[in-house]
Formats: sequence, structure tokens, C-alpha cells
Amino acid sequence: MVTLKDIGLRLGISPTQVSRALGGYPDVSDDTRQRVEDAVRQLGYRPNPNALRLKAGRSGVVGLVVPENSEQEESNILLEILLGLAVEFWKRDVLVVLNVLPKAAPSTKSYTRLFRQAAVDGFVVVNPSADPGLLAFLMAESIPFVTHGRAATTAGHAFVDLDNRAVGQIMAARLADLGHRDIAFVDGPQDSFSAEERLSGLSGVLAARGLSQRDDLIHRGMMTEQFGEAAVLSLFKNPDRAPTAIMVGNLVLATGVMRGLQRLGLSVPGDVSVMAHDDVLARYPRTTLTPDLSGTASPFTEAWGDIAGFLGQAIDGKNPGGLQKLIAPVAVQGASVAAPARA
Amino acid sequence: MVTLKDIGLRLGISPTQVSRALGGYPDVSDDTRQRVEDAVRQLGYRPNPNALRLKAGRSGVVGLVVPENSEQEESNILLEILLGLAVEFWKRDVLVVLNVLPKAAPSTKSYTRLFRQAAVDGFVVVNPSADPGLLAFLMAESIPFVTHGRAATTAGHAFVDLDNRAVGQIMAARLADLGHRDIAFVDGPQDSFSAEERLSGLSGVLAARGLSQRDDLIHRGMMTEQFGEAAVLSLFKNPDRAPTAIMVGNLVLATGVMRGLQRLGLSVPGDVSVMAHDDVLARYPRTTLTPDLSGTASPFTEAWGDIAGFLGQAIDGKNPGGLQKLIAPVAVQGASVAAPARA
DNA sequence: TTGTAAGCGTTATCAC
DNA sequence: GTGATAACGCTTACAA
Repeated sequence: MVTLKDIGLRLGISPTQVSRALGGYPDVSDDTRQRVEDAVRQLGYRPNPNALRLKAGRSGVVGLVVPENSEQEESNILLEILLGLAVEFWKRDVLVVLNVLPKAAPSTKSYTRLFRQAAVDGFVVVNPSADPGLLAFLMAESIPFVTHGRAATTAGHAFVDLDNRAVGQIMAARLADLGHRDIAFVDGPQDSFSAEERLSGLSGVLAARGLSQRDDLIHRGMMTEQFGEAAVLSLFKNPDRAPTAIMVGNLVLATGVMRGLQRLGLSVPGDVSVMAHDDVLARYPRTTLTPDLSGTASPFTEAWGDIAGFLGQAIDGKNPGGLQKLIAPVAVQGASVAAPARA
Repeated sequence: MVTLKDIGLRLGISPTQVSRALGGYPDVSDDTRQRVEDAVRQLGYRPNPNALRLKAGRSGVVGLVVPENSEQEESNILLEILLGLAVEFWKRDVLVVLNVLPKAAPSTKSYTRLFRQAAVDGFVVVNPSADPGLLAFLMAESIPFVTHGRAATTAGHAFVDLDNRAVGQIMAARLADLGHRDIAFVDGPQDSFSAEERLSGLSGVLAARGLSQRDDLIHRGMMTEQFGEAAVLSLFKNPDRAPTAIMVGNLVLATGVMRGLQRLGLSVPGDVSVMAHDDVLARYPRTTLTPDLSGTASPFTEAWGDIAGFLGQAIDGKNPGGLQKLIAPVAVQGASVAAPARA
């Protein structure tokens, strides 16, 4: 490994001066600077990152905490998050280390080991609702962190999340405007905060218009094609109680929903209107369904920069309570909604 | 941050002695050791990892190189790899940082930045066939690395891979034993080395028995359900030329294959025998198909320990040419194969 | 059994 | 414009 000393030795100057030349300090003669730069190129010098870190008192490393038991069908989303964050932090000369949260009884003890040993400046916590105790621990230890997504309580910690309530509101408003009254809701399980938020968006819109919500049209479960299909079959079991529109949590679920409708011989939007939210993934082509689904979309990609920025500020000691951002979804105009067939 | 000096000051001893006490050196009085340990607990002392790394001349960090443009449908496999390796290295007190290989024209320059800046002791390269130039670069720079999977040339570098040729052989032998002659092959694309190996396993078995191979029964493409289904439809377009058995690369493809057969009204194994390889993923329940598929299986999980071990040895300067391992697949007895209906 | 001192590779401070 | 020195926190000869 080539060091500043090596270069100094070779050029007959002190390491200090080499450092200055490389650091772009003004008080270095042009001649010296030139020779240093040449030598650096020739010898292939690279600053020793460990020395820099020791000097700076920072590791330049952030931890990426991901729960061991991630939703199986969400693997492409999780991967998108991991890779997206790695790239974003890399731009900022920050390394991202993977911390897998032990599935079995994550205790304060395992956290401690995680944080002491990882020796990172801060953490990004993915899917924080998977382990609320973790956030409490981090806050108590005043370890800088930002979450992607939210758990129920967000007071005083930094997060970046999609505005899922707006997602629910946009879809519900569109459907209600068209005259739909029996709107089904197919989304993630009870402990999914994002699904909860979208449902509350729907409820709010209905309430504001004096419409009542039918609990029997709410289907929550795993975000798999299978569950989407099963939910549809269940929804249309009794034709008298069937919905005229369906709001779906994401495109995986929607794929199952559309398959179910097809199996039942129901046309979209002729018989049923369908809206879905699309977490646009940069690394995956958009799922193509027929007809094109109306609904909402949000580019995940937007989040990475915000998360990296927030974490940087949190590490710099800024009050994390102010570092919160909701990403607004955009409405997507497809061809899967129409006024209800029966008035 | 609490340092050795702080503890020494508090206890009226030198930092050196504190270090020794903590390091488990014998020449420390029991009394001193006790007091040090107490102080450590009280003050919450943690060794500064950056100082350790600088001192040791090693970072205790390995890079995990993943291609930006990973196969979309393989995301759960890639995630399994990332998390599996992270956990395995974590056990060995080694951190894993994510390095995403730039999609656009990965140049020597981008590699250089990646490797110098990352300041890691070595790399695990996932899916090396995605970028052969990378391996050449790493070897030329004599940077320690281990690949998971292989590209065509493996001379002189460490790798851990499934023995895909054996996979092909096991399936082909079983089918040939039952009397199948027209065996279709549905697997990954041309540039997939694993698919290539499995095909060569099939070819070898056929050749050894004096059977000829029908190129029109070979379908290679993306490992998606869609492609699997399309391949089946194509295979049975002309009934006279249809296969009596199908070998499938993985369970995602197999799901599509089974759906295709169902659509065609073909029963398994009555009309067609199906065998598939199952990369058993620890984090995902085994895909359940009806009937249970016969074929081969290999627990991915086995690979992590080997990879971590190999990389450790490579970092310690061991000749990487000797660090190569093929994991043997096991035969899986399902209910999806039978003798061909027509002799 | 303990302390002193040097060194890992950098950069900031101070002096010349 | 340049060089010596100290310091970041730790380990390890070498002394005592």
C-alpha cells in the first residue's frame, strides 16, 4: 500500500506537503503540486480509508437494518430498496453495510451487539413496523437513524414514507365521483401501516360524502397474487353483496385480482372498476396488465436521496423530529375505471 | 466516546494495561482485570473500530458485488444471497457492504474507485457471468475474491457453485431410465452458465446411451413464469413433435410450465413428465405445485459458510485456485414423473 | 505486574 | 511555501 510518506520520500518532500497538495490547499507551489499529482498517478496512491475514518472520528459507514422475516412476495421491493440506497450513499462516499435483524426474539442485547460492532455512524431502518422495540432502543441510545416507511408512532424520529393516506383518498375520490358506493379494499395485513393508512384515506373520503363503509368488502392479507385472487373470489361469492369497484394495494395483489376477475368472467371496467397503487421500481419493468390500471403511482427512487440526506443531517446532530417527509403519490390515468353498471 | 485512556485515567492505570486486561493477556493482576471490566461496563466502553482497523491494516469488511441489472424474477434468490451472506459474515465479525456494479459500461475506472474507496479486505461477486471483465480486473489487481456461481472460465479463482451438470445428469438419467426419448429442456438464457451446465448434463446422458438430442425441444429464456408458460405452448404446438418429458431450470419457470400444461389440458405425469430443480430458499416457503415435482434440490444455505471460509483464506493469502467447491444436488422424489404414455 | 514509547496513515497547528 | 509535531484510539515491543 502506497502512503503519503512513500510519495514524500520519492519526491524529497514531507508527507505534510503531499497531503496539502492533494487536499487542494492554496499554499503549495504549482511545481510541487504537479510533481505530487504525477507521483500519485504513477504509484497508484489511494488514501487509506481507515486512517481517514480514525482521523475524522466517523466511520463513513451506515447500517441498513432489514428484518430477517421480510414478506416473501415483497422481495423485489426490498431489493430495490437495498440497491437504491447503496447506490445513493455510494455517491456520497458512504458505505452501506447490511444488518439482518435476527428473527428470533430481537432483544436489546442483540441490538447492542449490532450497533457496537457495526461501528456505523447511523442506520436506515427498513420496514420499521416489523420491530417497534428497535426504534425505541435507537432513540433511547440516541443513535442517528432514518426509517423508510413508518410504524404507528413517528414522534421525534426521522422518516421518509409514501403518503399512503393520499393514495387511499385519490382512489376513493375518483371512484366515488363516478358513482361507486360499494368499494372493496384489498391490501396488506392488519399490521401493515401502509395498508392501514390507505384504508383510512378511503374511510375519510366516504365519511366526508356521507357514504357508509362496508366492512365485508375489506380484505387484508399477504401481498401475494394468491391472496388477491382469493379475495376476489370471496368478494363475488354473493352477487347481491358484490362490490362495483376494487381498490388494490399494489401490482402484485392486482395481478391476482385481475386473474380472479377473469376467472369469474367479469370484465374491467365493464363489470367492475379496479384501481391499484404502483410502487414504481426502477429495476423492474412495470407489470403490464390488461387493461392498463388506473390508480396511483410513486417512484420509490425519489426516497433514496431524501433518506441519505436526512441521515446525514441526523448524524450531524440535527433534531430528527424535523426530518420527516411524505412523498406525494401521483394519479395514474388508465383504462380500468368507469361508472358502475348498475345504478 | 469512551476510550482506553478514559478508563485508565479513572482507574489510575495506563491505557496499555487496560488494553491488556481487555485483550485477555495473562500478565494482568486479577484485581486490575476486575476493576477494568467493571469500569468498562459502567462507562459503556466500546473499542473504536476505526482505530482497530487502522492498526490491523485490515478493515474487517468485505464487499458484496451485485450487478445492477439483476434478473428481475430472480430477486428473491438475490435477496436470499445477500441476507444469507450478511448473516454468515456477521457470525465471523465481518461486515458486508453492498457494492452495486454500475449498469452502464462498467469500466476499469469504476472498478478502481469501487475497490480502492470501499477499502474492503475482499469481495464476494454474485452472478459473475454478468461481467467477465470484472473478474479479470480483480485477478490482475490480485484483490481477494470469491464468486457465488461461475462464469465459463474459473481457472485460478475461488468459487462456490451448485454442480449444475449433475443436476442435468440426475434428471436426464431418471427420465431416460423410464423410457423417455423426447425430453424438452426449459431453462435460463444463452448467457446463463448454470443453464449451459445443466444442458450439458442432459446431453452427456443422452450421448452415453446412444440417444440423440432434439434441438427443437430446447427452450432458453428469462426465468419467469411467463416464459415457462410460453415455452410449453410452443413445445406442444405440433402434437407429433411434442416431448414426453420436460426438464425445468427452477421453480419459477416450473410454475409457468405447469400452468401451460394445465391450459393445454395435459396431465402430469399422465401425459407429460416434469422435473425441476429447486434452489431451496431458507426465507421462502417452498413453492407448492400439484403434483409434487420430482427433480433435484440444493439448499442455497450451504454455500454461505463455504464462501465466507474461502474468502477468509483468500484474504490470508492462500492460493485461490485451490478454493473451489461444487455443491452436489440431491434427487427429489415427487409425483410428477412416469413412463411415457406412448412407446 | 505495570508503564513508556512507537507506530498504523491522515490532517491540523504551528513555526520557520 | 514548506516541514516538524501532535493527535485520532488502539496494540505491542521493550523496559522497568
